[in-house]
Amino acid sequence: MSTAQHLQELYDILLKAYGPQHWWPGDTPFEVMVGAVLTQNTNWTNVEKAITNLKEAGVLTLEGLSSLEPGRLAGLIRPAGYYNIKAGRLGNLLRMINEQWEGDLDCFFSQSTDTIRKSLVATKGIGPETTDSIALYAAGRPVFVVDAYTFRILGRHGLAEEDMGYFDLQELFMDNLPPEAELFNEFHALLVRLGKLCCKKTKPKCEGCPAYDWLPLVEL
DNA sequence: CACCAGGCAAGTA
DNA sequence: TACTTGCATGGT
Repeated sequence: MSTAQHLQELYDILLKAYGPQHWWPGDTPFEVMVGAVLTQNTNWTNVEKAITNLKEAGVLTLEGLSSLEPGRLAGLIRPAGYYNIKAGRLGNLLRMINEQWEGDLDCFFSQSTDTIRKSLVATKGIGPETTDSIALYAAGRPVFVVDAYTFRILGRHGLAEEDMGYFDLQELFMDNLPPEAELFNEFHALLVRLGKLCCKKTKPKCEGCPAYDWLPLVEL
């Protein structure tokens, strides 16, 4: 079986098992973008608390966050962890949009996919995954997002080599799937769902895992 | 108590 | 270039 067939089969199994995930959890593109930074190496439930704080303070807008004192922003996002680091990273991101795109998020997101990704990844604190999460889930571009779950799941099923980097794994998906934002959106969300339920770091398999009988697990 | 979670950058050799 | 470490809260 080809890699393309394997990926399509995995997608079909996960979609059938879990159904559409309706990602990204967030009301606006701006909220999605902020969430992408806050969720770096952090449980989403903690991010939700931080987002709630920002909403209740009435500052979850480009102008609102941009005019906050850095210390106040850090305090509001405290539940998301790494709050000092993330306050700085959000500040860098907002400054990039304000300075390069005149504070017009719609304008920024209407640029070419390449321009969007290059501007994001050039911002200190915005790496490959955060960049692609924003490109896909906030700007709606057909970019496949790779995360820790993606590495773990594909590695354990023998579809990814040990020494593959972020872009190697991203190419594996993008070279073998039709370049559709809706497909990439759903596939990544389903991989995260699978990862949370059945592919934990310390627990490679679990009862009822929909992918367990699909391809053999390697090295456990 | 230990370990983990939808990363990233800076430091070290 | 290739590891290692710091950043931090909240849930299991």
